[in-house]
Amino acid sequence: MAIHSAANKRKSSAPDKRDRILKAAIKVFARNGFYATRVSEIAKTAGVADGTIYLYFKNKDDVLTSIFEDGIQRLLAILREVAASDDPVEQRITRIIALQLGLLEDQRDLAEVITVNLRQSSRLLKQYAAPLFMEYIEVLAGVVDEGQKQGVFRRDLNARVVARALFGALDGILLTWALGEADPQALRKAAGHCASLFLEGLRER
Amino acid sequence: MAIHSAANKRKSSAPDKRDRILKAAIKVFARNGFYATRVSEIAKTAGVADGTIYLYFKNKDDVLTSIFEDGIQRLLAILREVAASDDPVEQRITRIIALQLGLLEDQRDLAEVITVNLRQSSRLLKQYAAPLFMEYIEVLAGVVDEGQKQGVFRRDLNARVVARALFGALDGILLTWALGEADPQALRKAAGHCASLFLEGLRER
Amino acid sequence: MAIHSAANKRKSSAPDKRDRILKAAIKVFARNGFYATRVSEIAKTAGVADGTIYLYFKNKDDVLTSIFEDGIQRLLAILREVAASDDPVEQRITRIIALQLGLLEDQRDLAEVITVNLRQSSRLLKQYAAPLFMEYIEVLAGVVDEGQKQGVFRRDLNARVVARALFGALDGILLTWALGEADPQALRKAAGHCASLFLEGLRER
Amino acid sequence: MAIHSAANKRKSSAPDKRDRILKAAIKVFARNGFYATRVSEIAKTAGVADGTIYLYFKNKDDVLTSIFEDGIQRLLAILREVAASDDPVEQRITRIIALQLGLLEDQRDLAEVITVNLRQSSRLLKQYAAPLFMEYIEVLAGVVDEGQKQGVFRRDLNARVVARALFGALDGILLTWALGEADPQALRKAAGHCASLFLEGLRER
DNA sequence: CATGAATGAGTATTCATTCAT
DNA sequence: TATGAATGAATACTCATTCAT
Repeated sequence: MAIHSAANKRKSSAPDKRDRILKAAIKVFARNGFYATRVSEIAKTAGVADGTIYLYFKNKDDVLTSIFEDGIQRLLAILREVAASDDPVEQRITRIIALQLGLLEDQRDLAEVITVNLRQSSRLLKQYAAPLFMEYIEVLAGVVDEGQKQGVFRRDLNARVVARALFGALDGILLTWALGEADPQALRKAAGHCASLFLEGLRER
Repeated sequence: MAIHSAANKRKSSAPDKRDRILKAAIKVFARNGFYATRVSEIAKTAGVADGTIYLYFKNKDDVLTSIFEDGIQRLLAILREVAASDDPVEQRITRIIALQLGLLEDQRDLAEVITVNLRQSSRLLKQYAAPLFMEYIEVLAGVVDEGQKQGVFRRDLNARVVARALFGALDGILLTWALGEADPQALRKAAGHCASLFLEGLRER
Repeated sequence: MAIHSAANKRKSSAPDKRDRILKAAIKVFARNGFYATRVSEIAKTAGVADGTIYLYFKNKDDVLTSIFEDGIQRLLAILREVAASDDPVEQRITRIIALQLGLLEDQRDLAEVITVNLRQSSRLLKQYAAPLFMEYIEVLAGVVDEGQKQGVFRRDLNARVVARALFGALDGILLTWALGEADPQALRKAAGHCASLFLEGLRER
Repeated sequence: MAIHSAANKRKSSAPDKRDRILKAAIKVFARNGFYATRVSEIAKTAGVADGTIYLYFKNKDDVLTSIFEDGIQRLLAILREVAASDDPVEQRITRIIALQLGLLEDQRDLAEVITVNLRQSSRLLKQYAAPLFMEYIEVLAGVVDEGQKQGVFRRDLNARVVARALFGALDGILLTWALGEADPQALRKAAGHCASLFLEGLRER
């Protein structure tokens, strides 16, 4: 009961309103960037009054922060789950690639947030995102490390460097994709090539 | 002598001042981000009056833009040279990687500005950086393509996708480096691992 | 009643505020001219915050423009009515003169803004005032033309030139009045003389 | 000698430079208005450096003031000459009309200044222009008055009101002309009609 | 006298945030 | 809770003016 009512505090009376605001913010942040986004735009997109936002968030920064806290933690959770699965490491890498590229259908928005908004606010980047980013790298490196220990992956490469490179490669592909064509098929194909490239590069022979 | 140095004072103070402004901007942009940086801060750091900045740059955007153009054009020029050399394609890839990471290894602030700040403004990113970025990708893809034609690299990977992945990987490595340790040694070692990873991934068997 | 007046407070305070801003603007524009007037001054005089002005007007130009449109549209409406009346043309001319001078006789500030401030910005003059001015001239010329067709006015004068001259004459009288004495009596007397001067000048003999 | 050298101070070493600046200022003020005109524009038009203007004038206001003092005094002198001539009053009126409309070939710039710039700066208007304007009216009224005394003009009209009306009429015609067609022939024809209108309106019968 | 690079005071406008309803 | 009108702090940029050469 106590737990339930605590959960309720956030979720019951205005649960969708807070969510609606966050969803709206993700959309407009992704489209225009954090600084170019007006609070009134978020409000309009969410279908609430400007002032309402301040009933659920301390200020504009807090909205972005909440996206990271709410969203990326969830993404990280999924990532951790994939990383810890029983699948062969190669398959895990492939699934992580799909995850980050937003190819896991219902996680598209989250993927967009992490790749697009990660670098939007220097202060937030250093304060909130950097640690989460590092954690992301760490999980990824863990998979690589495991592959190395299993003798599936080469041992002469630093797992963390590989993780950073993979993250960057995916980010770069997503960036070009967002700036240009934006054809889902192309992205899916690019994901395949990228996976093959990294897995071949990593393979122990 | 006196005349010469006197003449110089005028003629040379201009580019001098432009450089001072750019250096100051790199420093404060890296510290605070593009949006949180006040023009007056750049001016104060550069030791000039606010208005002086507008004698050398059209506006604040133009200052950020110029940092890229100055820096990336230089990178692009060397890249083109390396790409067009007679070296074996593998060696060219290795040199490009070393180049991109090495050029920035003693300029951490610049690296941060280039990897982080640019993405803070969607407009700048699309207007200025995208074309340069695409050009960079094109040159890189050319080398990959050549390797594929020579039968040295696998033919089942799209050269442009590989180029984007490589660029992104380097960018990602640079980002972590700029945000964290910033030890030149680490960067050089990472360059080696990254080269090996990609070359193995690319190798035709 | 209470509810009604409460409801009113919101609905009516908006135009109320807009009017307060316009009145304040007329006062400070007349005192200092358009360019020398700070937006913050208008705000202070109107008893609103600086930003509030931008809820009712696009920008400073728009404030000046609105003064004209509000004022001149009113003048134009009455002018059209008089011009279309059944009165003898001479009497219509006399009424128009009295009207134009009379409408402003208790609004010296407005007269000064209209006669002086408008010309301070070539752009505004050409963009907003010119069309209204031309329309005014056209209506006036229509009356003159009608008089000429009736054989009451000389046919050797161009009706549009006469209209411009009459408008200018009234403007000139108003300017002197606004800059100097500002005695309503004087204005009324001047109206009579002006009417007589033009009607005699126009009379067919 | 003393007188000569005093005259020299203004006229000898840089006489044309000061004049060139004034001429340039008249041109750009007439085109863009006082406030929209940049000092650097005047300098460029005059073919001198920005700083040079400050060797001849205290500041930007002083340039406008000098135009009034130098130019309008000259115009007033010509006006006084015409007004005091032996010609019949009707002819004097006709010549004055031509003068104000800038139809006396080499006085065109001066005419433009008085009609276009008169209302540009509220402060200058009240400080410098208003008295000169009143003097202008006074001279004009003097001619009318003389005509009344001679029995040529009606005595029932206030000479000053007539003068203001005439000045305004000419100003209005010039304004419409400047805003629209700007065909010299049209202006000349309008001048004729205006003269006829006022002279008939004034004629004693 | 002349130059024009450098200065820095001055201001319109925006937009996150508040609060009376 | 919800609203959205009102607020006013904050800042990029302009341009008249200066002064070292």
